[in-house]
Amino acid sequence: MDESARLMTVLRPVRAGNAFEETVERLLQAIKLGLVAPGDKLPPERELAVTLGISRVTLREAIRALSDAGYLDVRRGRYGGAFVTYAPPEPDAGHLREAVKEMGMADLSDALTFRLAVECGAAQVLATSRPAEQQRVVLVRRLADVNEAGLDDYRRLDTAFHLSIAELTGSPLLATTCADARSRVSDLLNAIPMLQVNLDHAAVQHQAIVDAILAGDPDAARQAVAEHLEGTAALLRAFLA
Amino acid sequence: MDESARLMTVLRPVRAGNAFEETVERLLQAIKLGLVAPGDKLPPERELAVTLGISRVTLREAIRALSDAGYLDVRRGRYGGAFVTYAPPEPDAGHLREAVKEMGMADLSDALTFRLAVECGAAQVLATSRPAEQQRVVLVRRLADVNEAGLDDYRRLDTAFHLSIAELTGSPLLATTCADARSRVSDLLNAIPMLQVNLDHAAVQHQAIVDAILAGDPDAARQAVAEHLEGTAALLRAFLA
DNA sequence: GTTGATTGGGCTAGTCTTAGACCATTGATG
DNA sequence: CATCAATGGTCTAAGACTAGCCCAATCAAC
Repeated sequence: MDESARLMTVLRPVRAGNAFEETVERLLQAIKLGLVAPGDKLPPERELAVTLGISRVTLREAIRALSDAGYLDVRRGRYGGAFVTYAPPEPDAGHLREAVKEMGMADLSDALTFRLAVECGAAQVLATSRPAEQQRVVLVRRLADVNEAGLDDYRRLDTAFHLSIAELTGSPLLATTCADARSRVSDLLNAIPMLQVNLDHAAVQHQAIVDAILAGDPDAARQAVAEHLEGTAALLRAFLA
Repeated sequence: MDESARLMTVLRPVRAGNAFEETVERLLQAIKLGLVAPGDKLPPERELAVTLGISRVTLREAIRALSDAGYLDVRRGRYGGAFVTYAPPEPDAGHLREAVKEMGMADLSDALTFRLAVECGAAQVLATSRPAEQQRVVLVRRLADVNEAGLDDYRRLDTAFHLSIAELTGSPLLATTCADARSRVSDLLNAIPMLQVNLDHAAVQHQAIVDAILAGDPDAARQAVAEHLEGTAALLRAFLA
């Protein structure tokens, strides 16, 4: 933790890869987080290229790669587009160990710590801010969505619920950061089997989070989120052992 | 908060600017956060270019721009290098209003919320992790550094103290994020006059943060950080009014 | 002094990326 | 069945960026 180590915090690579690679990563994030639901399509190329601040050529290369990898189905002509075909793989311990091995234990620990910090921070902020009625309705709606979800939609709606908390703070930076944190562990979470016991447990914890936020109790919100995420992390570890 | 709004969380520009602009921004961050202290020099160009993952040509353009802007003094030959000459401007309400006007009230609010969330999250995580003796020593050392600092070094050592909390969690992602959050408000904080009353108040709050972390009390840590940052934000608002 | 290691300064050829124009396909609509 | 708007597919010229090389300056050590 000397001075030179601290420097590395800021003097890291300016770019995570070339434009093509970064674009693939970003689209994959939107797909895997379920922000574009299976069957839906991405915005038109011309529009998306502007949104992402890249050229159409580069965007098309990225879409082509994702299409080849089976994440997208691209169709020409009016009413065509790049349709999401991705469905998370079936939960499986083999996938999980593979994914963990690929990212490394250090990065896994980093990602879990990061997610814990930013999601707790978001919940705390939202609880402190005493959200308006409209925001409360959204939060309750997202919770109900998860509880009513079938197994096919559960992960996607769970993600939506978690991200809603950060979005409702009104801070785009915080929302973006929470989305980033979640996407770093999403493949791992997908590898955990969805047992009814665990879903029930999660539902109770989700409820506690919402209750604390609606009650304007930042400490209770922090604790509820921490407990929920620690629980998920424990499941991960157990499934890894 | 409909689906398309949520998409914007992820489908934002892939790159914040060209390589030159992003490099300037990154170096400016290291300088303004005091990670390279005034009088110290940046790593040699060849080394730094590799660290930042860019070509030496681009790095040199960035260094040239910062040199022209008065942040760096570049000297050739052995024992030469790019020496930091930056000193934060004198606190001044005019500077502050200018800076706020430049970034916009929405972005300011975003940045303050973001910082509150991630720094509280980091403190909570560190308190939960029951840091080892070595880490405790570092934390206490940083706190002492701030308390012993003269007015010239205060801001730099205050920054170092705050960032140490995130660094000590052992999560590079979290450390990077806290550094980013701090740098988004550093110009504004620099515009606040350093009155003894405020420094004394900050010292008490810093002590409370360290005590809570060393006691392994995440709720107390969260509260102490929240109180400290809210206090700073209040000073900002008061100085703006 | 002379030397040599270290550092910034500068050039070139090649690759990545972009902007913009134009072509090809699709399918709802009249 | 002809039309046409929306969308993906393709090409080109210009600019951004890189890797690698060599030059110039500085100064501690001998």
